[in-house]
Amino acid sequence: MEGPPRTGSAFLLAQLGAHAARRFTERIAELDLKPPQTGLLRVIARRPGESQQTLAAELGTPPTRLVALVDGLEQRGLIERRRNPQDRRLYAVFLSAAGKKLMRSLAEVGTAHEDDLMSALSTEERATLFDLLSRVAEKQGLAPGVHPGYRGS
Amino acid sequence: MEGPPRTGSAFLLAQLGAHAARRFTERIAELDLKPPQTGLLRVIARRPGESQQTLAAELGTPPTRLVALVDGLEQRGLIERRRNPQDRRLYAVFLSAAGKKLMRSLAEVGTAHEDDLMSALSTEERATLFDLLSRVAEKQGLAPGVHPGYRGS
DNA sequence: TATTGTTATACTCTATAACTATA
DNA sequence: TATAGTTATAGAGTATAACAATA
Repeated sequence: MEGPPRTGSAFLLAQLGAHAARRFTERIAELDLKPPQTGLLRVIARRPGESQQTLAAELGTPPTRLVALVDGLEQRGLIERRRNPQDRRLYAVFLSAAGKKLMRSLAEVGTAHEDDLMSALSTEERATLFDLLSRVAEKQGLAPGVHPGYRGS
Repeated sequence: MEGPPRTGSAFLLAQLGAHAARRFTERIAELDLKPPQTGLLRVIARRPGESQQTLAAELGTPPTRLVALVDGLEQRGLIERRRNPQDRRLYAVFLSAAGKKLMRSLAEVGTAHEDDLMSALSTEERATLFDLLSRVAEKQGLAPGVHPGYRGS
């Protein structure tokens, strides 16, 4: 009785998930991005022209948070705010050309991250792991591509 | 080209890890515990009588953080500080009887948590997943039982 | 002097509430 | 009045630096 093993899959998942998120945070720091910024860029890339309210709902974050987030990315010229002519209260948010270029760098970072993280496994084993994780995620009701917890890494 | 799928295993791991940590946080709230407290209790259970400096190093957290953490658990009667007679600068930290009892409740919570999280998989699939995750964790240099990120859930 | 534990401080991140401008 | 966006404020969590007691 020298302390429980305490390494179920649930614990391993939390441990590996935190590790993966931390490594990814380090990698995107080279692009001068933080996880919430990355998450916002991804949502804008997927649904260009949405209002900030819609983006906030999509990210599961309070609308007030988006203001500073959008401000920062806009000042760096990565995204653009355009007024909606039909309803001038709304902004429509788009990626700029520089933003689209950054998204390509981000995709490369993601690939390198995936390869490094899965380096312990063969191609076949990676497919098995992906299948098992997908089923667990679906059963837990997790929406594909959304990240509750660290919003946006 | 309507947005990348963006669901590699690395992303799934981060997503599921955050989910697992969040669910576990909810469960231990019923025991009036927060993740860092749980992590500290686990370390003390595994290595009773260590100094706060040693516990801090074990958790990978600054020693200053432990003070308030130990204070809170001591005031609830879950752990005990005893001066080390050989070196009166040091405290030796132990679980109280109430603390040991709480650890048993915590073990039950952990089992329920594991069962719920793995409910999508058969017994055999759970073993496969555990094996794959263990190998990924080992290759990534993660110490068994330690939790970088959320320290102590 | 070096080390353990402590206190005080500041910084980051995030959420809540109040304000403006448009509708 | 209702809604989009904004600003201001406050709270939690955490890290850094200075301090007292003991060695």
